[in-house]
Amino acid sequence: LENINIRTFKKGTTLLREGQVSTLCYFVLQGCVRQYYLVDGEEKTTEFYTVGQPITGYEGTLKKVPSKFYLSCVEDSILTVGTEEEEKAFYQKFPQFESICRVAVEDELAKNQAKLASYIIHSPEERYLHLMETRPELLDRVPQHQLASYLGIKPESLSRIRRRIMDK
Amino acid sequence: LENINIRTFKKGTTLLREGQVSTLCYFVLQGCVRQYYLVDGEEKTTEFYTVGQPITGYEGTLKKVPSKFYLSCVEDSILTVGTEEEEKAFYQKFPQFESICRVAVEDELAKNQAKLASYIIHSPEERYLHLMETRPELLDRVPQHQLASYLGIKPESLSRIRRRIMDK
DNA sequence: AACACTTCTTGACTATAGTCAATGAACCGG
DNA sequence: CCGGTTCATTGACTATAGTCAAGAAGTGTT
Repeated sequence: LENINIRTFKKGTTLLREGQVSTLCYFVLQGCVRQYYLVDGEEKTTEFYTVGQPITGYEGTLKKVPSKFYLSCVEDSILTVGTEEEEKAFYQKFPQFESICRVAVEDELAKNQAKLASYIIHSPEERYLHLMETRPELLDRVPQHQLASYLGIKPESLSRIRRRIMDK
Repeated sequence: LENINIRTFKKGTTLLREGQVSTLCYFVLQGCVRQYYLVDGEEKTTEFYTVGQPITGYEGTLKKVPSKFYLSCVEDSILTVGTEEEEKAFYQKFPQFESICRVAVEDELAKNQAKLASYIIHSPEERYLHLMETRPELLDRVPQHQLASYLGIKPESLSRIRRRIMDK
């Protein structure tokens, strides 16, 4: 536990590029990391990782496949950085740790499933209201056009949704 | 491996109700199981599980929390049924199995993340076209209004999307 | 075969999101 | 402090999805 690799990254740092093969995994201690896809030259944000969230479970860590998305720091951020080898070594040293991890990953999966379901069920406006309730800090910390793509809409539409809500 | 519990379920059978606490997990050998939420009296389909897919990783299996969704058989289905106790016993008997499961769950998580991303990125029409490519069987096997809610739209809209595509 | 029931389609209309263009505000970097 | 860039808002217009209502086609049951 003593030799965990903790690093700080400047705002704007790209941790992972499309096409790059990475076996690293991170854990956010401070700051904010954004996951996005580049589609027709447009950035499509699909996740914001903030304090306490693991950045893991994606394809690359398992299959050594080129990444389809980018990871980049929205703010100056402090992250733990783990390699695949460290992980394996750790599992061998402490077998119970793999058990803990399995449960943690199952928990992540459950959250992710619920998130997908919530996305299918709700309208963009409802999604925005939901975000206001569950992650209000994000609204201040993240540029609005990134939030918009995270909600699956264009910046202009988010702007109008905000006005609609204000007017009520 | 010899005492796996395999059961068949009739079309329409409800495996799990909202509010019910379940620690069971399933694996689809044949047929199709649908996951859906009941929102304002309306069924919102969020997943179709078909052959080879595990029905697991949801909140209930971990935390013994009442389920927020339903699981029901779209067709006559053959499933393996596992209890939490069996799972634990199995892990103790064969510790490597937990390792295999951890990787499998990570894989499920990666798939689920990609799915959420794909949902955020694409329009309903694109999502329908994508479904035609990746799971064409579903289009025949599942009633259209269930497909519609799975795509996040109303049945009328799906009907119009289909016509738009035909006309081209 | 007749019936009820569900599902799918269509039409007319409304609401919301997308697009394109313009403006003003905020934010660097020199 | 200036000038350029990025970002957010607004307007006008288009495209697509939602809503409500009607009807047609299909399904299953008796």
